[in-house]
Amino acid sequence: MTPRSRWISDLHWVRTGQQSRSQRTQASLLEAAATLFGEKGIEATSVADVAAAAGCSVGSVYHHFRDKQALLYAVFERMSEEFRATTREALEPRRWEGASVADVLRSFLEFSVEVGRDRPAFKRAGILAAQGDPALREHYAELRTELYEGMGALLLSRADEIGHPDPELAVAFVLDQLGSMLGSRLESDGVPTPLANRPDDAFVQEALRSACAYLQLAPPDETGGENSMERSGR
Amino acid sequence: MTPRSRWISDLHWVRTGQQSRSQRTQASLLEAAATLFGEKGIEATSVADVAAAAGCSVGSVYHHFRDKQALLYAVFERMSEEFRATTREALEPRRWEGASVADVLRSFLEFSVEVGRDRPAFKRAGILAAQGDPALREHYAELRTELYEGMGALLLSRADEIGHPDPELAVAFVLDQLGSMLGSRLESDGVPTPLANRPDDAFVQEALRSACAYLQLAPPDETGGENSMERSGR
DNA sequence: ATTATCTATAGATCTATAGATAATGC
DNA sequence: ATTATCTATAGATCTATAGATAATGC
Repeated sequence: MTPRSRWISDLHWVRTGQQSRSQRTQASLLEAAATLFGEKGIEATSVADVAAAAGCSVGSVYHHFRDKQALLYAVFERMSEEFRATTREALEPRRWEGASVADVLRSFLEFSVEVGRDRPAFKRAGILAAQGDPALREHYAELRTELYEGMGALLLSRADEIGHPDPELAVAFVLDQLGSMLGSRLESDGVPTPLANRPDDAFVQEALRSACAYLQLAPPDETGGENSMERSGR
Repeated sequence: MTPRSRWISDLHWVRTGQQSRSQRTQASLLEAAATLFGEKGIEATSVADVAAAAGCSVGSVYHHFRDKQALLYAVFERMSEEFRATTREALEPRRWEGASVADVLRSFLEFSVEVGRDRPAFKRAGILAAQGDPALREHYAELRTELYEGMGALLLSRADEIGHPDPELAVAFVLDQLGSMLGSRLESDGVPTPLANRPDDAFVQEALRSACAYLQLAPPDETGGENSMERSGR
């Protein structure tokens, strides 16, 4: 077992049912809560709303979860586990053998765009939970740090491709840049951004072009000695 | 008078007081509401909280504002007016006579970083209001569109400096990029981003370097004919 | 027998109003 | 006389619990 739940393993919010009926109810409660919290916000969602969406009574909610916060924590923990598992799978070193910086960045962009559109309400619920609760915020910070530090290490191990005079700064900048753009692109519901009406592949292409130009990547062919200050971009 | 309030001028939420005492109370209510809404969220802030923070009674709140939503709308409208006034001042054409693309971008970055740190709770209240209310969201979208279209036109009028093969796409991309990074940098409370611990001037410098490299800006000296595919960056 | 579910409701907020009291400015 | 403020409270939610009823699995 990974120690991924140590921060929370002694909190016993969830009464794990012993009947299969119970587990079904619990699963539908989690699903309903995640959806409603993500769509309407946490405070705007009443326990009665969750019960109705899950097709059970208010009393049942409290049979499975100590209180509303416990329900929220359970939603967060599920998002947290999926996030961390995805991060670890993505950062598996063997996956990236032979990949250039540009390869890594392109894969990261394409994967993020694709996976970002999956169950948006569920993810938004996790983010909202982290915003409102200090303990969850800290855990969410750890998740992000693991992703960004792992990506940073992956890219810095290819620093010889990078023409930018300060590769460490440059890698941090590129990750911040791509993360920010992906975040605003995925979270923008109705709020217009200059790129909102461009298709995903145009976005990926330009983001990659930008990152390569900024990092001053050496051309993929001549993998070798001198890191000239000229860069080759496209 | 500008037509800036036409969307809202017939909604008469605010009972404008006729005594100076009344106007003081109203101002402190707006200030308290903006702060609390931005810090704790709108639903988590009760009318009694606002009254207490403003140093008056609940009855007084309802004397000045029809209901809680009216208070929220008033907070939003104030943010909206300041946003629009700032945008129009910033886009004043005479301000940018003789400025290069890099000059415009640098000024935009420096100004945004500086002004973004001013009264964050107040701005966050406006954003939260826009998230929760369709009418306000649409108005907020108009504000952003005016800023981004204005900035886009400003940059595109200098398209001869831009080496990127599709200047229109490139300008939209750069604005999205800088806007996203500024947004995540300013809104990140406790949520770590790779650049969070770097000082503002390093951020501005790298963001500018990135934008210049991506746009393939011609060197500021040789303002002239051929737009070669080579770029000069730094 | 145990576990899960439901119904009904107590208690805590929170919004908004009614009516009384105080301050303002003509 | 008018306007602004306060106190007190009605009515609407919403959270959480108590106690009754139904389903499960040994």
